[in-house]
Amino acid sequence: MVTINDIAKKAGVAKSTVSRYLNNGSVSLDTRRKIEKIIEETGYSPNNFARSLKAQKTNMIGVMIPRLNSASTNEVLEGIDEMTRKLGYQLIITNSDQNNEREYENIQTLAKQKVEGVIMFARELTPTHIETVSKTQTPFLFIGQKAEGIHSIIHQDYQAGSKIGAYALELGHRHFLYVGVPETDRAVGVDRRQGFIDAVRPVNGTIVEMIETDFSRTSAYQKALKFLPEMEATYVVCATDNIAVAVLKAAKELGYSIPEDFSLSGFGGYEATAYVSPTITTVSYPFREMGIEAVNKLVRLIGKEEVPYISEMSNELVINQSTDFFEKK
Amino acid sequence: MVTINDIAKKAGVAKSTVSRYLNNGSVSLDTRRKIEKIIEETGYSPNNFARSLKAQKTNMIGVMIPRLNSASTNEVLEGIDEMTRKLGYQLIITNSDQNNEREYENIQTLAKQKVEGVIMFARELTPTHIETVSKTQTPFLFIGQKAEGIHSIIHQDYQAGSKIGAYALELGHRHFLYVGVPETDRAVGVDRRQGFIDAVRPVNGTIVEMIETDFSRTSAYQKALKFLPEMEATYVVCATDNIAVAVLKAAKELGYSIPEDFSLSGFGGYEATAYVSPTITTVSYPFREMGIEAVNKLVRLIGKEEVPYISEMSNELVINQSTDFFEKK
DNA sequence: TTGTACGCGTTATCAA
DNA sequence: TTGATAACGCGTACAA
Repeated sequence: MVTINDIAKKAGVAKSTVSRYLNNGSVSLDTRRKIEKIIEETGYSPNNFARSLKAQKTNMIGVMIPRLNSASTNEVLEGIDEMTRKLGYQLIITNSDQNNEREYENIQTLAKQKVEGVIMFARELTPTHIETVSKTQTPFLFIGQKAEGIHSIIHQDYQAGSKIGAYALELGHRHFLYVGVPETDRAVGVDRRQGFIDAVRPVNGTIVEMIETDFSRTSAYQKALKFLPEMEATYVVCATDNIAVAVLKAAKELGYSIPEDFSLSGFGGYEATAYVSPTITTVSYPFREMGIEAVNKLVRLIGKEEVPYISEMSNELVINQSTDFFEKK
Repeated sequence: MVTINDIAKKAGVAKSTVSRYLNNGSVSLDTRRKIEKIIEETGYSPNNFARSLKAQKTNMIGVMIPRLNSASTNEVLEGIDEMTRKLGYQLIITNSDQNNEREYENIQTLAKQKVEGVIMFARELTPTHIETVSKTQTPFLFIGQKAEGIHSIIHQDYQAGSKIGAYALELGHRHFLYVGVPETDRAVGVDRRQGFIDAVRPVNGTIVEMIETDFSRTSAYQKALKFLPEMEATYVVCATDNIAVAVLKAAKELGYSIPEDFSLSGFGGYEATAYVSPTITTVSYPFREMGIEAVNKLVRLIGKEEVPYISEMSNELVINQSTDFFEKK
């Protein structure tokens, strides 16, 4: 490997001069030219580890994601990527495969790597998560869930649920099936659902039945094959777009027409909802913007600035073909 | 920050002893206990940069991807992630947004980061790519495209094209529309298509028309809205599953029935093909296995082992609902 | 403007 | 088994 010393010798100057050339720049034109030439010839590039060691700065930001094949995660990642690139940070991405143990590990791994800050896509948050994070000195930012004493950016999940609730009522529906996910994911499993329930409950005679599945399409598909034939609801609220897409597939295979036989909606606003037929009504979340916002917030955290603990991202009802008036039936 | 020196002082030993404790382990039980305790108390963890500096090893592998929201890329990434984790490597992922300039940059950035090796998802390969890679001393592995003098793992794209061709002929189709992507992507834009053409051409009276689009669903959708009404082909071969999904959407909106009005197929085997209706015939690629294989190969490259320059991954025809006999029309 | 000398946190060598 | 010391590549006072 070619080092700053080699350059210095070949150029006939001290290595500190080369260092100055690389950083500040207080170097005479003559030596500057010499150094430039040698560096060009040798293809020298400074060793980042030595730099980091000296500067106590790594210029790296860690990102923890629960899985790689998630549409929403990837959109947020795009925002993060865009922003970190602009600010000159390198990204270290670790995947936990939706496994808590791995998440604990990764928190520590990233801290050891001395990343300057971490953005963590939170799913289920356990006390161990909080504890592990608190032990590190690294600035942490949670995405998707809030936790006492840790900064976070979340979606307005409760409001999203309300929007679907209000919209479904407007269409005249009174009998609902809510296809949810486990409550361990507070934002999606609890808040989103509660927003919906609170929106429809005030109206007399509404019924909300519930079924629980997980975030995978296959599980939702399997369950839907079973519950759809026995269902009496006229509107199926799915906790995510993926679930909605899976239910739609099952419904078609069972011979149902949507929205004629029942209405269907999801949450998220994934591209997939637009490429199935009927297109699926959903609540669109600003994932990319969330990523950008996350980096901004984390950077301010790194800079020891005062930052509000919780930021919320708003969302928007998107009406598509999968929902219709109750009366039409 | 707490360093090895702090530990040594508090434990009343030399830092070299602590270092030995951390690595080899030739330490008496007594001092071992002392050191253990202090480390526990202080929450000390070794500084990786100092380690890397000394060991000239970073334990990092770089991955270059063209975009974040690609189903196939993410599946390969899963395999890479699984394998690197097993082997104890950290992953640095850089995204180029399908931009050549950024790819050149990223190649150098990763080399500067002194990653031990790089896996690059190649799309379009320019002479500058090859040159930039060659200049770095870092072991490189291309995924998806081959290039003179650089190791790579590729799909059997030509064979995949042949399979679709043979299958379509079997169904009795003779008039085809091939919806392709630019030739700058040799594997997908050229080989895959050529495999198809060479398979159907020997039969008398076959016609292959061609249209070009890009990898995004939206472009394909827009184009399909135009070309479908004028089309005379009875079988539409799409260069990727995403394109197929987009064409399907357009077809439905225009009132066509698939496969009654025409047959349709893609390449890749993405989950999406199973969640639209009709489900789409495709060629399934072993993405995850490719990622695993890539890491294995790269690691051997890093270890200066002799490795064949090109590895090929096979694939498999998956017949779904979107294709049917010509006669049925 | 330039060079000397030291320190960042770690590991490896060599004596003791 | 232990400890002193040098070295990894770089940046930076400080002096020249």
